[in-house]
This record gives sequence, C-alpha cells and structure tokens, in this order.
Amino acid sequence: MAVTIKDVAKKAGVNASTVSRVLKDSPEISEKTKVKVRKAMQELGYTRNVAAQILASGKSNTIGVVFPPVEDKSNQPFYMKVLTSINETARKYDVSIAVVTGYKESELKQQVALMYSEKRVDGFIVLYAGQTDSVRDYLLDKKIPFVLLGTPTEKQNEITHVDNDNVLMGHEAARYLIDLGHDEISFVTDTKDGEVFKERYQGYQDEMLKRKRQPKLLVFDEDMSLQTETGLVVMDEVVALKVIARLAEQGLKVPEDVSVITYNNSAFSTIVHPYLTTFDINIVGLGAATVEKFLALTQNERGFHDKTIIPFELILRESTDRKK
Amino acid sequence: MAVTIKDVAKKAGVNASTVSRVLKDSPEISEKTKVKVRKAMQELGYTRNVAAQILASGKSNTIGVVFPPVEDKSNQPFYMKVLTSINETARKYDVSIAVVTGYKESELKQQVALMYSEKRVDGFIVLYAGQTDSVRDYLLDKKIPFVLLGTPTEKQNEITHVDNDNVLMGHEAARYLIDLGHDEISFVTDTKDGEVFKERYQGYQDEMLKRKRQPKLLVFDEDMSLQTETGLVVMDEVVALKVIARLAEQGLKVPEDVSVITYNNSAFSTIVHPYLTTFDINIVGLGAATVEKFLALTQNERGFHDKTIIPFELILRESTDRKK
DNA sequence: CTGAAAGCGCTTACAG
DNA sequence: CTGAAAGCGCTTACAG
Repeated sequence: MAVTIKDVAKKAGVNASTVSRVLKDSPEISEKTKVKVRKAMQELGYTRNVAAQILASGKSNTIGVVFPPVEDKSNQPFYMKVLTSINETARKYDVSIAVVTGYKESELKQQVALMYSEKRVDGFIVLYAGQTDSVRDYLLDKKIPFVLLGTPTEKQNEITHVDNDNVLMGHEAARYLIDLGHDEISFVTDTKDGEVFKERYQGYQDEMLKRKRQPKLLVFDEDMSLQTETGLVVMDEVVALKVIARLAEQGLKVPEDVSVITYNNSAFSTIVHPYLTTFDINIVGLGAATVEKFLALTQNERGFHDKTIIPFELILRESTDRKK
Repeated sequence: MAVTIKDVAKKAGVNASTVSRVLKDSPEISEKTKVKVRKAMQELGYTRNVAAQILASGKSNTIGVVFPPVEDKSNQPFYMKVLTSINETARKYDVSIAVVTGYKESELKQQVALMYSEKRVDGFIVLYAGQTDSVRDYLLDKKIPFVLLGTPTEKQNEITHVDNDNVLMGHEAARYLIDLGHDEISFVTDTKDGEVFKERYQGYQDEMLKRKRQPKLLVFDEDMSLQTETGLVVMDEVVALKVIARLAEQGLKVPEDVSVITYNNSAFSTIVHPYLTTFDINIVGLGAATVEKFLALTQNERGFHDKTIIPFELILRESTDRKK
C-alpha cells in the first residue's frame, strides 16, 4: 500500500507525531530531526494523504471559486485566464481550489451552501460583481469568508475585493485621445449596467470636463451613427469590433477617420485589423491578488475588509492615431 | 459542532453503520429503516463530511480535469463551456472535479502526478489531444485511468476518447456548399497540425472527389488571395473572420461573392455581420460524455477503450448563400 | 437486515 | 524538542 506517516516514522526512528510536525515545518522540531525525517520521506517516496489531513485538522485548505452564471458569458476568455492564475497562486501557497459553476444563480447558491457545509472549502472567491447577487448575499449573511473580484455596488466596507481602478482607466483613455489631438470624443457602451461601466464612464467624463471638452454617451446598437466625433472610448473589445464594423458601413475608417480605444486586451483585440489599442487589465495580477487576500482574510483575522487595486497598462496598437 | 453520523444514529435509534449504509442507499437496508434515518438526518440538518468518506473508503470520487497549457489558447471560450458541462454532469453523479492548469506541459505533468499520488483524484479527463503530450504519455505509462477529449493520433485503441466526427463534418461542409450551387470550393486553414484539421480536410476532400469537384487547400496568411473560388470551408471561426476581412480588402463580399462555412459555433461567430454559418459541435454533450465515460471506465472495469462520437449540428446564418 | 469493532492516515493538546 | 494517546467522521468486513 501507500507509504504513510508511520512508515516514515519507523524508518527515521521517531514518532509519527514528529513526522507530522516536520510535514508542516514546525519550528518546534530540531533541524537535525527534520533532516533525518525528510531523508526517510524521500527514500520511501512519501506523499501525504490530503483527506486524512483535512479530517484531522478540520481545515480543508481549499477555496471555492465561483463563476458567473453561464448566461452572463461576457468576455469569456477572461475567466479561463483568471482560473489559471488563481490555480497557480493557490498551488504556490499549497491550497487547492474547487470550482463552482452553474447555469443559474440559484444553482450557484445551492452549490456554495453545500460545499461549505460539507467542509470541502474554507470559503470562496467570487468572480463577478453583479448589481445584486444572491450568492454574495448568502455569504454575507452566513459570515462565510470570501473575496470578490470586482467592485460591489453596496457594502464596500464589508467585502474584501480586488479590482482595477476603472475610474482611472476612464481618465486615461480620454487623456490619451485628447493628447493625440482629438476634441470630440464619445464614450460608447452596449449597456449602462454594472459598476465597471459606471466607473469608466465617470473617469472619462471627469477628464473631458477637466480638459474643457464636452462628454457624450452613446449606447451602441446596430443603427448607431456618429456625428462629428473623431475619437471613441469603447467599453470592451467585442463592442469595439461591432462599432468598427458599423463605422465601415458608414464609410468611416479606423484610425484614419476615427480613433478607437478600448478595454481588456482580450483575444478579441488582435483578430482583424485594425488591431485594437486597449488597456490590459492584468488578469494574472487580479487572480493572484484574489487568493492572497483570501488567505490573509482567513489566517490573519484582520477586523476589516479592504480593496486591492491592480495596476493596468495601455497597449498601443492600430486603432488610434493623431487627429488628421 | 457539526452533526455527524453518530448524532443521526442516536436520534434514529440505530447504529452508525446503518446510517452510513442509508447514506449510500444500500439495498441491504429496509425501507422502513431508511425512512426513519432520513427523517433524523433531515431534522438534524446532517451533511456528510467528505474528507472522512474519502479517507475511510479510499476513493476520492473526484476527477482531475486537465486544461491545455495556456500558450495553446486556441478557442478559449470552448474551455469555459466544457468546464461548466463537466462540472454539472459530475455533480449529477455526485463526484467532484479538480482542475489542473499550467503554463507549460511539464507543470501539468507534475501536478497530475502529485494529485494522483496524494489520492486527491481517481483519474483524469484531458481536454486536449496534441500530437505528442507528456501528460498523456505519463498517464498511459502509469496506467492511471483517463478519458481524452479529442482524437489521439496514436494508440486510439488504448485511450478512451470522446470527439465529434470531424471527417463527417468535412463531408457535410462540402456537401452543403455544393448543394448551394458552388463548384469551386477551397478548404482554408491556418495550420496543418492536429487531427482535427486532418479529419475535416479529409472529409471535405472525399466529398469533393465524390462529387467530381477539384479539392484545394489554402493555408491562410494575410496575403492570401482567391482565384475563382465561390465557396470556402474554413477551419474555425477566428480564421473565418480573418479570411472575411482579407476578402473585403480584395473587394469580395460574403456571401454575395463567396460563401463561407466554418466550425465550432463559438462566441466569435456572431460578433459582426455577416454572422457565420457554422457547425455547432455540442460542447455540452462533449463535456457530459467525458465524465460518463470516465465513470464507466473506473467503475465497470471494461477491458477495452472506446470512442464516443457526439453529434453536431449545422447552424445556418449569413455567411453562405446560393451561387449567383 | 442490523450491530459492534477495527481501521483509514493524519493532527494536536498534554506531558515530560 | 519529542512521544503516547485520543480523536477527526466515516466505511466495511465480519457476525449473527
């Protein structure tokens, strides 16, 4: 059968409890003993039994990662990337992750409740920040530890969360276009819902006013048409692609006639020319921060919930140019 | 503390072992006792402790799902969708899933080895079928049970796998265009690597010859130009978008001048007009089959490894039309 | 059909 | 700094 702690103990000439302590690198154990025990583990090819650890310690050392209900499939490449980043980071800290997916919010909530009550997870990372969300409400209500990726509309001081500075990204987009010589710049979105939109739009607006330009909001649909704009700040890349196609139908070229700047730096930004000038939101950084904050939350028992801001980066490509 | 099997046993006036048997709905237990025990579980709000079950039974009841190394990010929306489908199906059968991700193949292999030796998983589902893959080789070598999503180039009789019938999808694409009146139809791909390409291309080729048309292969790059083709079968939707953009530069419109049919029905197919006529590969079905085959593999101990073929469906949209 | 008992492989006060 | 012992919450032959 598999090698256990007892086999190692016998081989090293110590008690099983000592092996256990070496396993977690307890400072109580002498270096000498550690070396001896580790050698025995090595020689025997020992690997821990996770289930036994969990049962004995009462800690699962795993985090449940909650994905948005599938209908809400906005920007899918994002999720695969965060998952990878979260998983890598978790492994670094020797914790596991369990995924929670579902087609409806109610399914998610049910799974979250079950997982926690079965002691499979110590808490959750929630990958979306909808206006209202029954999962979040449940976690808050039951005082289950969790970290939110995104910015909640309410209770920001009760929720540990990680996000980019979307207001600043709004500012920066406007500033970049203005600095290229553009004066008439609109903000284009397909939806007015969500904190992300509100923050980016607000930043854009503030910058425009500060620079004495008139802000203007365009809600995209397939009949959208431009007045005199030569610059566009677009909510995300899928919308940007649609906007550019629409402009082409009107005989307007990007970037010759209008410059387009957008957000996320997803796979969509380099499919067809013009490749998109866009803000990279640093998904790897977002994912990593999310697990680090979770660990801090559950281990250090700090009394408050903070917000972590991950820096972004502007990626210059083909969809922006100086005003002609 | 949490409610255990003992509490339930006491309340129901039976032994803990009986409760355990009720938990797995053992046929040995009388209906009457089951009812009594379930009532007690209900009233006490019992939930099982998964770690204890795993430790006592020696079965983890969880499947490791191996994602491709991130560089290989082809068609990312695909992975989020299969994940969801796999997760839903797994839950239905009361098994868990653990994800294995990494930036390099070697990382994946290392994780797979560790997970299995720590008894976290009973085996794996591998979500990609590269020409060579050290993960697959490792699993084969160690005789660890796994199911492959895709078709392996070699050892098809030693690997249980799930896939679409890509040859047939090649046939169907050619047939559909021919039936629309097109005669000069090329197959367009950006890479000649991989089973998927080979099979789709072969099916296309066979159909063309059968119908007395001349098959022709075009490898896409940004200078690609058409001769006299009026129909194109394109490997996937991202390539299709690029092809359509390239055609536009040459003054050719889709579908007026050339019809384009492609594969996968991903999010890319309905971003901009013309929306793409494409084959839906039934990702939900693929994911579900993958876990069902895994369960059959580990539970029934059949002696052989089979291939499961999931049906596809042609989705008619705007990129194809009768020949003018 | 059900019970009593041993055991799965760890952790963790408690003692020394 | 280390050991002996109890315990985590289940499962599963074995017996009847």
